[in-house]
Amino acid sequence: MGTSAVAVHKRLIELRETIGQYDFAYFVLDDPIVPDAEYDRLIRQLRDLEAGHPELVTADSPTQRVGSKPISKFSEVRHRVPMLSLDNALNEDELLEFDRRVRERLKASDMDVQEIEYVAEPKLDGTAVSLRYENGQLVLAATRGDGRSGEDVTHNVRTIPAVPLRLRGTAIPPVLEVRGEVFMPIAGFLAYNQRASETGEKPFVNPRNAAAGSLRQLDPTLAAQRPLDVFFYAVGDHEGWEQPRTHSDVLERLRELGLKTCPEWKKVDGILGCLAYYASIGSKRDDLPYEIDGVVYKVNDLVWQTALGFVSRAPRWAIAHKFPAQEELTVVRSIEFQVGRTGAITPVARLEPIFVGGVTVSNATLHNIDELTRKDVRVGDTVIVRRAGDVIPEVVKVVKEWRPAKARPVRFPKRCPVCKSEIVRVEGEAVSRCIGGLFCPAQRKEAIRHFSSRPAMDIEGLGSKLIDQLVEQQLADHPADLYLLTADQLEKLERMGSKSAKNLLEALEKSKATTFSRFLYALGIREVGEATALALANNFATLDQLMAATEERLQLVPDVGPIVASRIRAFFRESHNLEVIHQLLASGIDWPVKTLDKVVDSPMAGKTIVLTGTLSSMTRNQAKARLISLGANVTNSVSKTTDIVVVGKNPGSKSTKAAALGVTIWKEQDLLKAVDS
DNA sequence: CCGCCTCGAGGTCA
DNA sequence: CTCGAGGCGG
Repeated sequence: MGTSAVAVHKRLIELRETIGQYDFAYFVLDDPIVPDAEYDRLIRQLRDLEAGHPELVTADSPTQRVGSKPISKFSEVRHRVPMLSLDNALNEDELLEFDRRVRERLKASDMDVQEIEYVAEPKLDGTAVSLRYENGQLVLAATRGDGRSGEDVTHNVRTIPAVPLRLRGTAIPPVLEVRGEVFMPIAGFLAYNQRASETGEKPFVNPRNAAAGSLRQLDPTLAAQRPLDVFFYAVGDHEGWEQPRTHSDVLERLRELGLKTCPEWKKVDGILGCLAYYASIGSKRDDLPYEIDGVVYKVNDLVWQTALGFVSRAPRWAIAHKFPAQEELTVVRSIEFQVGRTGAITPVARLEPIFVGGVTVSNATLHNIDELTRKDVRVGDTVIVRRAGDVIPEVVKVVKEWRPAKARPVRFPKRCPVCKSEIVRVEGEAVSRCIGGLFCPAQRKEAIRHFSSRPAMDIEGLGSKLIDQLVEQQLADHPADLYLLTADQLEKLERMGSKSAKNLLEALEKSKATTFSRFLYALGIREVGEATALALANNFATLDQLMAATEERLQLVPDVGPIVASRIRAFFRESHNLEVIHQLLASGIDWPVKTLDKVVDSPMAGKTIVLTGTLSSMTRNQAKARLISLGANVTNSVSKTTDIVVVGKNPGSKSTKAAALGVTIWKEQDLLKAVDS
């Protein structure tokens, strides 16, 4: 070997650089600059050279896409910036409503708005990922998960040819997290299935699940054989990234960095522009090389996006406009009645399995009696089925002409199919409920299922079948009993060996460290979902305070009205619930008292504040509750002891008085800044 | 609700 | 090795 190490190193860098250029042209620009044979030749050269100099192999070399060995398990990744979901518009009216809300909100925050510029892009039917680049190197790839944390799938994402292992260009930010959609192009999907059928392997049912499944492989060599592709569409966490002014600029910047974006995205003007785009994408949907299930519109101006903000987990500045769901015909085999956590009785149609919207559907909910009566679904009926709102199968209507002569209307049960308690329907409500409460095993099961579910206490390894056994054998009557289970008890159950039992006990132990809002949600208080639980947790420092709160105090919390407030009071009045809570806390369930810390830390603590005028992002009462929870005193009249006066729109005389007394005056924005920190 | 992946249970066989 | 439960994601 006459070549010096320096020369080899230089050649390696050259090769990687050239291959990088070719990759960029091929994947991102979709405009190859060399024939495949030439590309392969360079890759072979690089491989040979690296083989002779293993010490010069770097992780971002194009030869290093497939890491050496399978990982042993997926680890959890916390998203520094949460991955949001989008609200859906299922028809034109909902879209118009979205546009109207956007414009009104912007006007309310004093923005000069006529017509909104949106960016429209197809909504890919794949699986969302977040990729983290540090100093231009791909260091982490994660699934969306629940939006707050997902799974580390770096080893698989690295194998996707269109994913750059290193960003290109000179202006590379030290930290850049990008969000995108991994999908399997239709051609790749068909080719893969063709080969699978030849080799006797199992074909994929649809491209979306194929893509999602590929990312969940432990062994990256398997993922590498799956024809995956990716489009990027947003930035998450970042350092040293100069945020552009618009979303379209973001997309262009991503592309310059070597991150592939969907070629179909387009700036459009106002709602008419959105609708025109929708129609045009719709007409070429079947010719696109990948599956899409709708169109996404985003307010292009990033300042406006910030002004619009978020509601719960979805941005107010974007919406997904879905294509109408595909529909198919099938036959109703039977109609059953299920009992939910609150005793709600839900009729479910068991169907002759039918392939619709990419999956085989064999069940469809009929929601409640009214729905069942209105649609008049009978056993033996031929029905139109579709998958509504993404996933849930739905009976659209009955084909009455094809009804068998013997078909009779379904009789709604008078007694609970599980515990035989009476079924009652509260005046004015759509649902009928089994009044058995926790006497009803179905409701006990559901309470435990809800308690251990992912967004609640997130107890891994506690599935439905296991909960059924625990309740039926009276090993657990309510959630608190879970923490008393022993390995001996568990191992006697079906499909529970010592390994599973140990895993479950560990998961239970792990779940004890939780958050206030998860715990509240897990309790299963009627009308208290994730969002309300979070709002409550943010507005009460401790569980004791919440349990002692009057309905009036509860209603100061955003999104809590008289009904929710009374449900919460009723829950905490029930002695049985108090016992369960007591037992749960005694078993060691705990959460960080972050609100208390905040009270101490908050710049609001101890300040006397007066609110005047109309606020746009919340009501005055909500602002008041928030401030109180941060330790401030909120009073009604301005005096010289007042620290801050927050002035909304159309303020009263308090504003002038404050100015006269020289009291600090804040606009709504100042308030938001102070309470958000 | 369904498809895909992984893992453990429990059987079979060496 | 096969079966099925459970986790995950849309």
